[in-house]
Amino acid sequence: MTEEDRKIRIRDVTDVLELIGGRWRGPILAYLCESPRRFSELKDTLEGITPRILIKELRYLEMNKMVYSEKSTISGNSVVYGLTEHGESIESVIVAIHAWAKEHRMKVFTDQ
Amino acid sequence: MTEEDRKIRIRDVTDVLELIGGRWRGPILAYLCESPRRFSELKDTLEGITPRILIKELRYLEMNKMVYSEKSTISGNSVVYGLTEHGESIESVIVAIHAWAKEHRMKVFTDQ
DNA sequence: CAGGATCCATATGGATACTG
DNA sequence: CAGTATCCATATGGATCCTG
Repeated sequence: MTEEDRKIRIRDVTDVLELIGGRWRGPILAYLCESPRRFSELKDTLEGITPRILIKELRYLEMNKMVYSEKSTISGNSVVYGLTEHGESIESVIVAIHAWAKEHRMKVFTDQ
Repeated sequence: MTEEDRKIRIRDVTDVLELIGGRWRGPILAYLCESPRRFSELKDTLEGITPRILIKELRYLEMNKMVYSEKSTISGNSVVYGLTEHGESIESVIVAIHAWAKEHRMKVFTDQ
């Protein structure tokens, strides 16, 4: 691997982790992998998140084309958030994270 | 999926992203996937990192059993950092990140 | 229900200089 | 070369209350 390749790879990791990292972005994406959800569902399932943070992160993810939002056609003033086609592709990373966690969480997170 | 399963999955994502997230932990692990490196190699390749941050993150990763350190047997006072067996397993996640980045970085990171 | 407004604590990380 | 020591800016995120 050339020095140049190495830097690109490191840059990639930096960028992706910026996109899905932080306290809530990964969890939001992981939850939305299952199906689109309303604001309040997100708020209730992502235990501990406040509306301010939630809307901020959703907007960030929208800006980065990972998430879309639309007013629910069913209920009056509810809004539904879901993964864009683009956002769905991140599931490959989420799956890898789940797999790793399942295999290793005991070893790392418990015996400290 | 039960509500309980969902929360476990979300928790997993939270935990793993805490472990490999942040500004430098992912990049450090990605770089060490290739081979063990000396402190100064890490410092030079991870452009922009300062020694204080580097040692702090290395210690964090050591505490979490992802990284080991040992005094180089070759050169006098150099120290070598590498992935533990455990740390190596995270390569599966790094690989997924690389793959995703290669496929999607243009779409997400450029047209903003 | 969806989201905005304010206020605030602290963690994160950067700059710089120094030491064994 | 491998770290330490200080100092400091700001981003991050939490708490609480409010509104269309």
